[in-house]
Amino acid sequence: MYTLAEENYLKAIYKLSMLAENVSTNQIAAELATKASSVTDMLRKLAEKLLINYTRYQGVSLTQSGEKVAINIIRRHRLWEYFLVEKLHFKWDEVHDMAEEMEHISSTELIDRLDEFMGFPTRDPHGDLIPDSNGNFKKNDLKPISAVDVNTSGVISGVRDHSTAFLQYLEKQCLTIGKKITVKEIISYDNTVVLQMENKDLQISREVANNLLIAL
Amino acid sequence: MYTLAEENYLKAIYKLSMLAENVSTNQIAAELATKASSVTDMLRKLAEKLLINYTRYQGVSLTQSGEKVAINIIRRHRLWEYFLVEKLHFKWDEVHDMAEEMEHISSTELIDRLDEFMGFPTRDPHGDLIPDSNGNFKKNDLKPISAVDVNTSGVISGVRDHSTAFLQYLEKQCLTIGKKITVKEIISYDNTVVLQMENKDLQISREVANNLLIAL
DNA sequence: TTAATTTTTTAGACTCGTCTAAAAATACAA
DNA sequence: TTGTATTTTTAGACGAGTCTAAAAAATTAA
Repeated sequence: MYTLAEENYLKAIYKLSMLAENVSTNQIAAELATKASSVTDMLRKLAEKLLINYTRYQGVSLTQSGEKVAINIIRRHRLWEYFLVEKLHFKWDEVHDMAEEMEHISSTELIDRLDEFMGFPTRDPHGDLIPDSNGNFKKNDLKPISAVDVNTSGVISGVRDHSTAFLQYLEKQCLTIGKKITVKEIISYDNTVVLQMENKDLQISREVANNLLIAL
Repeated sequence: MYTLAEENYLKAIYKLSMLAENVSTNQIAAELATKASSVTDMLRKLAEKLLINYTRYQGVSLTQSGEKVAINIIRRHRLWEYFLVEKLHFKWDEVHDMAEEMEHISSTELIDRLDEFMGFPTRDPHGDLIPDSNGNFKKNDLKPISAVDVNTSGVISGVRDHSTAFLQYLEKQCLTIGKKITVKEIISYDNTVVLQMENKDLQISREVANNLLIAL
């Protein structure tokens, strides 16, 4: 249906759309580790196929059909991640690259049966919501730790940075999905956050607090 | 590691090597539904990478490293077919195209874990042997029904034609893997083969007999 | 053994997705 | 508001993989 490159562009645009309505050429180039000129070429093609709204120099947004395709790719990615962790026992920091390949397997029937086989999971191993077969998924109500008040408690439920380095750091600190934490203090000097977890105190940097999401 | 096209060429050459030592440009073109000129171009590239033995106008054979790659692709293909049928409950005539895509997922670790998850199966849903993680697989001792004598009995164990049409025909006739049959007669006029299966007689054409394999 | 046929290779061109370098548009700052 | 910096687009090229048309080699037949 769509080429590998097209799917990757749509996914990138979708992801960047979370942060701002309109996505710029340079943002996409950075996300996909390519050059702005390559992005411009592809945007022209995607616009021609009515997958994005694009006017020169004005940035892009997904059309409804473009969003549908993007959500579908995300569904595939997250279901495969769930499979890799739950059935093949990979660790959560090992599965991203594999799922990145697997998400391009095209059969819808395959994905729906995989979904059923695993019992229709609602979140992937990183806490991200898995869209259902109609592309619906509830709004994610998770907040970065850096955005909650002192003395707030919550359950670690997701990450914003999916890099292996970050995930391995979390693993090492036992900051994994499902753990209950309380924000004890925010040190004003450098915004270090002091957490309480299982009666132990733990300090995390502002950056980590920004990328670690909790459900209240 | 290797491109999609390279992998498909190696797989095709491997398959054709079953029938004759040296594989011709035209045979490969037919197998991959492409043109002889495209094949020549690719053969040059594969030879440069030492994956095939190739001299102009003389046909090709796989080198040891080419064969290793090909067997690996086949291992991946057959394991995914097994997964699709055994875990996701697809029918044996539905899985080929999906597995054709999935076989290009590159992680070796993934395939080995999939293998383990399914309990190290030795044959795929069409009766074909699945190579182990070292690329070893026992010689297939199956014979086409057309090659056995009258009054021979055996168990249907594989096919040479993997097309949906052929598999659906077999399904309809109940000629599926595991069924015990006896060759009762070969009608000399057109080489129609008369089989006995579960006390019923059944006639199959020469062509079907050629493509249906039994273990004696 | 020469001629006809088939197979294979070469030559040149096309699409996809990418790149570099340069030009054009936009945004920002004095 | 005018000039500078940044962002984005254009122009032209390249590699991968494919194609058609034509040439070269190999095979088959007379």
